[in-house]
Amino acid sequence: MRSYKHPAIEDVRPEDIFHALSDPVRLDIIRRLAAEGAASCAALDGGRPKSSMSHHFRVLRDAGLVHTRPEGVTHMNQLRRDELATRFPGLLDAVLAAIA
Amino acid sequence: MRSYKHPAIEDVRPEDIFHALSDPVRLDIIRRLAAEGAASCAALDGGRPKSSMSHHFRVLRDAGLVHTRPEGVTHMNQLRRDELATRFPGLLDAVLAAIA
DNA sequence: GCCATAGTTCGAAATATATCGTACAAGCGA
DNA sequence: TCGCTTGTACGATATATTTCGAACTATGGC
Repeated sequence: MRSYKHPAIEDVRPEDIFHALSDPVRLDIIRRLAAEGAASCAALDGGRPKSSMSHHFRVLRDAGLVHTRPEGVTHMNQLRRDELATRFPGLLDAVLAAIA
Repeated sequence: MRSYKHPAIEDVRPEDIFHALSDPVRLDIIRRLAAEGAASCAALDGGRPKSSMSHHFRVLRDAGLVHTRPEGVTHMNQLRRDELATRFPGLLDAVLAAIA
């Protein structure tokens, strides 16, 4: 569990981004990451089981939206804002505005 | 077939938009509608069966992305650009730039 | 080393989605 | 009205996705 696979930003495909954004649970995660900057998985479960959250974080990671790094015993997640802004200018900002 | 149900723009939900955008076939439709302004369903099938295309156009309509109106024997589709720009400022432009 | 904590992985069940063939409906022109 | 064209509606199948429990892994503190 040492390291996670994150796609290189240039390999991120728009359809994967949109798929990742098509679930209400994941939109909630995105919203809260945008508001709080960074958060552990456990901090964002809404009483949902760990395995469910793990699944959603993985979808977000694989899509290229979220970066996860181990920090002690927890895993900190944050949006890949700068990279995404370079790859898809304006997209993340418009998404965040849309789901605010 | 006289009239289609299009959601009122204020009822359009971001997650439905993103789901509609999560399929390569539909992204292709969006791309071509953006480039050509308006097009019939048949004009955009890539050799796919009519029933498949009909399904995808329905998803796009239900999501609020596309407006369809009967025009003689064909059905003209176009992006709901202005409405979407009001409801979700910057979103459609960023999406079109991302999938260009 | 042992235990607790934080997440991942696996497996299963329910639901949703994509795809396509066939049948149907609506408009247009002869 | 008949035939042609365009697209929808229905039904079936294959594949994905969501959800969750249970077992497992990694880290930190004692």
